Amino acid sequence: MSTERASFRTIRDEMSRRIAERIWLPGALIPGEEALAREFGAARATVNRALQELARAGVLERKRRAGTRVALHPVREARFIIPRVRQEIEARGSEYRYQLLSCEEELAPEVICARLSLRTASMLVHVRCLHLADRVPYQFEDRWINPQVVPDAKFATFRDMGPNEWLVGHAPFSNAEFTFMAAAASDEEAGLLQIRPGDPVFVGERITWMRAEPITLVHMVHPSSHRMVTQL
Amino acid sequence: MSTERASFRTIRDEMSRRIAERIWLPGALIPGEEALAREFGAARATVNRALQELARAGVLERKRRAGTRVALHPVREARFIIPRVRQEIEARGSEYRYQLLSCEEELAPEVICARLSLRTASMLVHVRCLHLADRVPYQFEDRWINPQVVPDAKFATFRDMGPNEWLVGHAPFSNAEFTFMAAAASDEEAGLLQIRPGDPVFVGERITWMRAEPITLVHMVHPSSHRMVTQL
DNA sequence: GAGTGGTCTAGACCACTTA
DNA sequence: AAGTGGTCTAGACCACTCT
Repeated sequence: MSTERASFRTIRDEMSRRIAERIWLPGALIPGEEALAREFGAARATVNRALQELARAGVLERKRRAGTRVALHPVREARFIIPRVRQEIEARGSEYRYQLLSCEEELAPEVICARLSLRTASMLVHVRCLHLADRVPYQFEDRWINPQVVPDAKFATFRDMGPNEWLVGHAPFSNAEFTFMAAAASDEEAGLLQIRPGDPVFVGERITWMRAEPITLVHMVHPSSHRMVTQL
Repeated sequence: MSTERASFRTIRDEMSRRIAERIWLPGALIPGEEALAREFGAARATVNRALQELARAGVLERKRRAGTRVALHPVREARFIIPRVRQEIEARGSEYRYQLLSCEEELAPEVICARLSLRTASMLVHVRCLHLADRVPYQFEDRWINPQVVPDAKFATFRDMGPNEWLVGHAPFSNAEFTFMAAAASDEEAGLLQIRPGDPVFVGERITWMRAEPITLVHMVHPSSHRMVTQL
């Protein structure tokens, strides 16, 4: 008889507490849905929702017939918002500025084609640009776009709008791969970001696909003052 | 009359298709749950589940009374596995080695207390250690643990097991904040990682809590060869 | 074969927000 | 005030997997 009304939230939190306080030990089998429903005075569907949330969070492992166990080695995941440079800057309350450096159709270097899993050397649209926050260089973007998948890219000028924003409206993606790393600034990067060559830079790389077709590869370089923060 | 049985999956996918193919345009109001339930020949709860999944994925925005709209600027998220250094190394097929550098109970500097939102200067357990992959330095870890929340930490030696692995079994967390950045290696970091001072390093920082209680702050430094990769 | 979780239904009430 | 989504219930059947 609890004072709180039975809801999937209170049930979820109570079960979470039992796991945290080791009332339910790692690896242990916990009661079935029906038993829990009786205990909490709720419908099985409500308990099920609570259990599914905890399973999605990685703290429970559920198998039909075998029951539900407290995860032994919880594989915990965290999420981050896929960065959209303009929004990132405006969310800080800074003024966003964009500057196109170059935009050409080129035969892409082998390294680039390989990263995009293009078998043959291909003509790709190569865009280089700079994003500024309050007139201070924030990110240098070096991007290759596959016109096989995004034919419009050949005709876009990218003078007033960054390729990131442009692509959002012209080529949704179904898959993406992200890489983050630290590197030393090249001479060109240093000049553009107003730092010294060899200074550490934070680099993000993103490849996106629609189904199996590679859309774009982008290399994003930030000065070392940059922080990528995420929760939970 | 569809050949497929109505399930939240098929309903979700069909709605997803309508959004991708711009049958439902960005910003547009889509039919209410009841109308959709009639259309798909399903119960409202089933349609609700499909809609909630799409809302969680960021492609729909739902408001009571106002209805459900296709997101204008979908906030897309990606996930990454919360790194566990031993598993990271072993997953590459490398031999994991661990080396304790120091482990003391200390009055923590103000900066550290502030990051952990501890009002008063506190005695914390300070652990410094090195993780190696195939005998090559992989990560330097500098960690502060709050013994108020994890009393056992005072008695752990961390000689044979890294604090990361130890904490997994002794202090689960409910919340975490991650920060990633690039920095220049300090003299100490350079010595430990066998690189030169000033070389770029990839730094991850993680703070974890149980409820509102801060558990630990860890600073993880990798040589610039490190890559953090994630999908979708 | 049997037991567990996965999902669906039909109906109900509630909470929030906007008109 | 009213309409929309949010959640809960009770019951049912199904799918998977272990024995």
